Amino acid sequence: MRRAGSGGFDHEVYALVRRVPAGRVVTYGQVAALVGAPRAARAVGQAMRRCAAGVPWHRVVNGRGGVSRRPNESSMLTQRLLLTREGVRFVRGRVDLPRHRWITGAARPRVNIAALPTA
DNA sequence: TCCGTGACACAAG
DNA sequence: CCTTGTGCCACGG
Repeated sequence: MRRAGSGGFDHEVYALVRRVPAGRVVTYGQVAALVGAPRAARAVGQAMRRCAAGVPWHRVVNGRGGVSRRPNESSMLTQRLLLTREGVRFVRGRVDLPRHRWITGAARPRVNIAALPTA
């Protein structure tokens, strides 16, 4: 037991993801960087796979704003649904990251909607 | 303790 | 734009 903090990493990941508000998303790499391991994006995915209770895993997407492939395709659709339900806008099957990406401590970096093109 | 796993990211074709 | 290959890391058995 007690390997370098047995699950310490995962725990930090869960704590962080729990802080992501509805309507916002973060990327695996972003989470990894925030917990102090910019190269451990994959480990973050592993932690999400464990799907700890109380963790809004659906707010974590890949660097392209897309829902990563996983064992259960159903869950993939669920993530899509949950996000849409929270008001997350999808563009061509991908989350509009510039618009929904959550920035730690940032008030709201969202762009000016009125300036966006009609379609 | 060592090895395989995997819900990623990035570079190159 | 898309697809394929390589690198990286922490966890579980």
